[in-house]
Amino acid sequence: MNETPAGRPTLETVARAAGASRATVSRVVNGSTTVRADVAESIRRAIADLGYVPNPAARSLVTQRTDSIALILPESATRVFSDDAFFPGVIRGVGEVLEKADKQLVLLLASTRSSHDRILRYVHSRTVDGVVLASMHGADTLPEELRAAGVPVVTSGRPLGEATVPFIDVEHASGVAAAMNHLVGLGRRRIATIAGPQDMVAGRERLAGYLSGLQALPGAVPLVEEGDFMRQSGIDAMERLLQRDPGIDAVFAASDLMADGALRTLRRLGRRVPDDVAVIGFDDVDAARFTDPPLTTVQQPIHEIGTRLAEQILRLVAGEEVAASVVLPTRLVIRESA
Amino acid sequence: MNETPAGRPTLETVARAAGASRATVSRVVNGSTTVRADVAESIRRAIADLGYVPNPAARSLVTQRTDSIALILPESATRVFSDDAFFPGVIRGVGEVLEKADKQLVLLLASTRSSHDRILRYVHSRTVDGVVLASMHGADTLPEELRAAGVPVVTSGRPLGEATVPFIDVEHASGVAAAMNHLVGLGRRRIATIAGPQDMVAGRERLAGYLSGLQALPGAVPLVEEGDFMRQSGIDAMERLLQRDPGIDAVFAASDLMADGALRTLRRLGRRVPDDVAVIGFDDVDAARFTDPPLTTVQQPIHEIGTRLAEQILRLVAGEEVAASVVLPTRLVIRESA
DNA sequence: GACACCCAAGAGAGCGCTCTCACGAGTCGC
DNA sequence: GCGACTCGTGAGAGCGCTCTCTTGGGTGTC
Repeated sequence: MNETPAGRPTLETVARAAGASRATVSRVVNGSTTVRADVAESIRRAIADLGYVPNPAARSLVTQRTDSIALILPESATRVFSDDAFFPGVIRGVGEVLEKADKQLVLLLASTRSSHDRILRYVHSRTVDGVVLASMHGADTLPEELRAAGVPVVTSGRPLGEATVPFIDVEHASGVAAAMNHLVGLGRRRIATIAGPQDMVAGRERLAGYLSGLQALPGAVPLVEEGDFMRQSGIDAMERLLQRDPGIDAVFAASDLMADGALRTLRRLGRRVPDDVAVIGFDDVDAARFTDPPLTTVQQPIHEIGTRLAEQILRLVAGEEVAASVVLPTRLVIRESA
Repeated sequence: MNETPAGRPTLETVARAAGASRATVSRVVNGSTTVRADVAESIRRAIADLGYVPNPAARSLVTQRTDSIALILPESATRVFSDDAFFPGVIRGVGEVLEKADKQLVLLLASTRSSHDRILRYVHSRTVDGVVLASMHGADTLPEELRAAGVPVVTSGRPLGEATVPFIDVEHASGVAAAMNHLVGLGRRRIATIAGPQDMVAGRERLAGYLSGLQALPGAVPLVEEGDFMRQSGIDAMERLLQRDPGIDAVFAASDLMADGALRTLRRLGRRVPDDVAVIGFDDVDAARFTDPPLTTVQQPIHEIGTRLAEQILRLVAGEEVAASVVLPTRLVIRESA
């Protein structure tokens, strides 16, 4: 009914309605204390009456801030995305913290090769104050390029090469060590592993953990098959492992999904878990409680990875210093599969 | 090394370097054809040399466009988020289409009650050109409020009340009908259902589908237990169903996760699937291929829901008309559980 | 009572871009 | 050969905000 004559109200509109100047209204909007109480009150009323909301574009034009943070999920991440609770969990964690800080979350799904340049252009345009880069394959050049562009960056997972930007990671090694100790303590002697992709740090570190855990068993030979962290690859890898050595009595899988796959293959081939073969996974996704039998696994704090990423980037954006790395603990959750 | 004297290059900088006016450079940047070829060329070179990238804030200040679209995931969605492939799938679909259209995806996770106002304020500030609203509970007022704010909106899933904004949904009814027919055709006579939340349209329509499918069985009494679409609720609901009627010979679950839960309960209580009890789910998430036995389920095109949502919102933003609703087909995928 | 001082409030520039309008040079028609 | 047109280009206003600088009206001090 009451059609606004000239679109949305601006600072000017509010100022006129409240009988104040644009500058004073701006002070009230931004919470300055140097405004007399009664003036501030009448301005606030005018704002409410008119339904005034500041125009962020105009604001960032002058402040050079946008109050938004990009979360970049590279192709490898989005592929896993649909079958894994890891990235949804990280997104929730990041989103939660950013919401509290009143920052926006811009999602950049880098689905194709050409996305690289698109992302770089986007970041160069300063539409975001900072970037959270989720788990990349290998020696990705993106973090370094972003850093070079002068934008605050935090990555999830230690990069393969030298780390040039702050990162959040988890203690892969000690988690896997706990898993291996557990298996050895259970009396298992022929322990195989289903490793993750070796162009990802998580894949490599978990394999390294397996190999060093194996040293507790004099004379034990490594038995490794590689998967891609997803379920089907666990199913296949387990088959290959059993072909290579039918006497395997334990398996450490570098992800819960692959562990679940292994469980299926073992069941199909008549092996009892944990009696014949003990199985341990990594991640502790929700589904791990529901495998058959429930999965013993190395838990990593997925949600906390997200919150920490967000906290670090907010700190960087605010110009504060942050630790070059934060490594979160993992712990072995013992259920029934080992 | 070559430190730029005064920050990032602006249109003005480029104009001076190329010996043209700001207006002409703007024409080239925005692909106008009315610029002489050689002039355009030298401007393009200057842009490349200087590494010029337009400032989106300045641009949207005058164009009143932001080239970004918000995807709002209400609390109910984010809760399910970590255990379901639905929202990740939708996000991917939306992201894919938006990326091609060179639009940004802004994720709004409405985790708390107070988010409602925050979202409204955000949308009022016109930081996004349009809004995609994912699956809400009940008679949510948000779509209507957004529409009233004058922002293009598309929702996923038909709202409970009257639909005031365009939506994308799937054929719940015909999918469930196919499932029920299949069960009846298999000779099942005591068919129960694990329904979804009855404050969500998806939950209600699937229950309605079950009830009308039962009519093919004269004298059959409905046997309904409600879950929340997640796995644990399927486990629990199946227990209650068997307590109420140990002679159940088939179950239709309104989600794959709940179907998987039912499978576990059935196995634990010594029922063979599908011999004793046939089970059909709904969704066809990746995990459905890996349940034990592999799940017969009603497939809905998750990814396409995402792409359609994005296409519709782009159309609305461009000022085009769109259908009041798009209802995508579902189909029964027969595996081994029924 | 005059001077210094402080604090609230306003004036005005300017962030980087788009877009309308005006202008000058070239082209065409008769 | 002169008016009417077209077409590429430039000048300049203005989008809505922040922020510095300035101003004016108290208040305190001696």
